[in-house]
Amino acid sequence: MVRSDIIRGHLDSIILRLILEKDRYGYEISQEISIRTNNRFQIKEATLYAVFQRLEKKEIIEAYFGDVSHGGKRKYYRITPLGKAYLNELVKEWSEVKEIIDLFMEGLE
Amino acid sequence: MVRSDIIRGHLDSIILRLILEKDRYGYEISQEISIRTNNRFQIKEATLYAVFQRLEKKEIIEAYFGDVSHGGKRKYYRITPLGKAYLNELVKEWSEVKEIIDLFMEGLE
DNA sequence: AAATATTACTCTGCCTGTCAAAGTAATTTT
DNA sequence: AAAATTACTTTGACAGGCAGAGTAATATTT
Repeated sequence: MVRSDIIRGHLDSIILRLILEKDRYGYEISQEISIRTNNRFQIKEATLYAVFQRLEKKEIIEAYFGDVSHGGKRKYYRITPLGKAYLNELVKEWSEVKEIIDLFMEGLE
Repeated sequence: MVRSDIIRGHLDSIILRLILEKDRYGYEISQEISIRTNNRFQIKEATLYAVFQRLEKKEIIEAYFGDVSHGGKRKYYRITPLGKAYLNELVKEWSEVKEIIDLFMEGLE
């Protein structure tokens, strides 16, 4: 299991990528992350909902209520055009970050 | 210039790698990072010295005073055996983090 | 039918890493 | 002598992430 403070700062990317594929609700995203990473990373509930709040305030995502099924009412999120642009920036940034960190990791692996 | 909150959590690795090569003092490390990254990343002074304090307390690095030259007295740091083991862990962790983030970046670049 | 588990979201208060700003001090350059 | 550069330290603040506790509805088990 990867420490979460090392993933810190990349949660926006991960979450945005998932809701870019299709609108999703919180619990679903949390499950999806666990599945895709094979449980190597799990987002904490409190963190996930904090990210939603932050991104919604910045108009990067929008929320709407979906059907109530299998428990509590689901709050779905969709990515806005602004959000798509933002995600694009994050993707570029990630490849630059990889380059930079790799610079210092070279010869150690 | 890469945002520093995206490098966050990797400063230990970067700094340890540099003092693994040879004992270094703070200002030198700061310069070296700028040079190697071609100014794509610069560590802030306050941050650098905070990292030193943290790593020294954990006995990952040790300090000693060197000659006074070109200004203030230099405080050199060396990596301890514990530090080498720690750095090793960080290197492994980095390749796992890359895999995980890349999982979510796939198809977007 | 009652108890338990699962699904699903929210809120509060805390911790940690990073940083701006200001300060100290010695040496080098102008 | 003044200014720039080298070099380190401290303080206080901020933001992201998280543990823990709570609310509420549906599904499953007993």
